Amino acid sequence: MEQHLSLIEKSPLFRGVAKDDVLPLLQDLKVRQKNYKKGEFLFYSGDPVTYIGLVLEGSVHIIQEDYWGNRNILSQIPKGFFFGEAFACLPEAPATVDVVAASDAVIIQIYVANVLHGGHLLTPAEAQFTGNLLGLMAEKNRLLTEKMRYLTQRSTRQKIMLYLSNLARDKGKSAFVLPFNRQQMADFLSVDRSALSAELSKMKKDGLIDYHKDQFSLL
Amino acid sequence: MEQHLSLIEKSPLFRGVAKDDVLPLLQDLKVRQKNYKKGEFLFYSGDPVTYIGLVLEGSVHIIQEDYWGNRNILSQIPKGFFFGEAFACLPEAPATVDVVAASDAVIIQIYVANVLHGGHLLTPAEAQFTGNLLGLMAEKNRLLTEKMRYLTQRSTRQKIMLYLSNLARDKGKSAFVLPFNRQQMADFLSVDRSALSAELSKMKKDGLIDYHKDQFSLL
DNA sequence: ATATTGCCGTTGTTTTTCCAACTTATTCAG
DNA sequence: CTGAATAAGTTGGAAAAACAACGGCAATAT
Repeated sequence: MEQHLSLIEKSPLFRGVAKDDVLPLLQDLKVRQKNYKKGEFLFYSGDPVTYIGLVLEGSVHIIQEDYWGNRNILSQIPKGFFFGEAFACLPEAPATVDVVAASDAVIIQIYVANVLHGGHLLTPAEAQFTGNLLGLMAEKNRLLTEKMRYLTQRSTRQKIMLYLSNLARDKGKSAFVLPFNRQQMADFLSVDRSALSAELSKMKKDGLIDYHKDQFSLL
Repeated sequence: MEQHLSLIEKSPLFRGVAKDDVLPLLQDLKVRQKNYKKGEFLFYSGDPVTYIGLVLEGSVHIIQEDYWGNRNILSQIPKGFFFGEAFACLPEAPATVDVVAASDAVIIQIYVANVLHGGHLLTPAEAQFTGNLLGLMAEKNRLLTEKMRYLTQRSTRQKIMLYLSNLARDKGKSAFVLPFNRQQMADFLSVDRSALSAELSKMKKDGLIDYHKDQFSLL
């Protein structure tokens, strides 16, 4: 694990933890290193998962398979990123996805039970860690909620309007740069690219927006 | 506040906090009570919000307005429930919604900064509270992620298949009771009710599923 | 300068979904 | 039991979105 310590320290999970506190904290969190061969499963849907997985080498795939066997890659977790935090914080709830090594991979398992359900004092380092975790989950929550609002809009136009509205709100002005190309934006809003292009054109013609390439403004 | 103490204690935020620890914890969290008249705004999109709001009387609406002024009620928070937790855990990120009193309302503001960014020890009560918060956010996260998967499916049939798959997985068997009526299920999956009925029929005819009323089974 | 490539807009066609209206089934009250 | 009310299934036409194919444009390579 020692050769990966700098990567661990750089993870947002451990942000703000004093250098000297990191190793004791890792012990406290019962951190264990695991090595996996490409294609090996880290856990399956239905397993109780009580740790956060942090990828140190390689990458893993989060996978879901439906009742009829259709398999779906939900996300790829690269080196430096983590997964399973929602399951780890809900020990009574089993995993709802499979996780498989997309390449030979090294991860650490971070057991959070101690800092969550202890009923005892938390050291400053533990408090910092839980605070970090809370912030990360809050941020994920915010992103999910926002995206959900786009997806539940009934028409493509409404999805676009809400999305552009929020971009303008975030930037604080009605003119801004789109952070996606068209294909990425279409994927994000879960619509067809050409349909997106067409709808943007219509909205321009209708006087709702103006744009040129990735320069947008709301009217 | 005293007359509402039993409601506060019953909130999942304070689950597991020893009775004697509640009042000191509330002080610690700088809890303040506020009264609002119907229609009054608790905060606006763009405001920095550093507290969790817990509704003690009445109810509040979470509202979003887009750039062109279209207003949208995202959710209603009734007595006993809370809101704003994601903003409170991300002090640098301003609110992205408005909150307005749907009726005359009483709420308390729970300031979490102390237990999040202190860099100091946490008492058992504080630790319990942050643990609760983490669990609640994890659960919300899980639900959002799962729903998102349904919504990003391209066809109605795929939405249904994934949703039913997950129900069967949760129950542990291929036969189960649907927790929604058709209209609710359609709303949840963001599709038209009659289209949902029609697609269910087709799926039955195609031998994928069988059902009668809310009794479903996967084949 | 020319070819290649990737991104974006446009258009016509096909497919899917929505929508409205109606039928059938079920529940519940009197 | 009867009738009203609610929920679910069915159908046909309208609207929207997806899909496929193509052309323009700009950046980059040859």
